[in-house]
Amino acid sequence: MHYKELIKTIKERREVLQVTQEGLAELAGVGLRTLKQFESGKGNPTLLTLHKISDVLGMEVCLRIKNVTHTK
Amino acid sequence: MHYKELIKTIKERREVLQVTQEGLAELAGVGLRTLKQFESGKGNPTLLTLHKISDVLGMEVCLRIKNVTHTK
DNA sequence: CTTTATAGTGCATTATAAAGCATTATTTCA
DNA sequence: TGAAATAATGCTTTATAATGCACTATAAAG
Repeated sequence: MHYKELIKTIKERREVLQVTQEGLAELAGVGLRTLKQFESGKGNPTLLTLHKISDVLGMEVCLRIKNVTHTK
Repeated sequence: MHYKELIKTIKERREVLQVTQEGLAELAGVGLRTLKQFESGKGNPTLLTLHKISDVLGMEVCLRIKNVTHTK
């Protein structure tokens, strides 16, 4: 999952759950500015920040073996 | 995946691939100190750092819906 | 044991994430 | 339309991640 995809996932999930950035930031216990920074593709959140945000959205950070099959 | 699990995953993967911290740090383009910090459970890496490390190990960071089934 | 390779830690510096506040841009909807 | 809600951005401060270097600890091999 590339950075952009992570962002997209979070953003979509937040929207599906009908939560505003403000709401999510509050629930997750991260600064609103930090969340905005992240969702707008700027910045480079720490694992902890990403975890807190994901957690509230019912998601979790994980590591997966990369699929390296280059099926054209 | 909790923080400890992420660490364990990375560490195990590195060992399976027979790479030293020094080798991995170099390949991933992160400071040796940073990798050590991470693997020894201290610190809170940025997404970029985690990505660089995972990448070299053939893994990727992803977000997954949490399994919230509390089957006792 | 002693040597050698690898991993962990203390200390210091630099870069940057986290955060708040004020402001502007954009979207939404009555 | 235009008002209200939501999102984005500039500026600034504070906390801390990233880093290097030197040193210690541990493990593996002779």
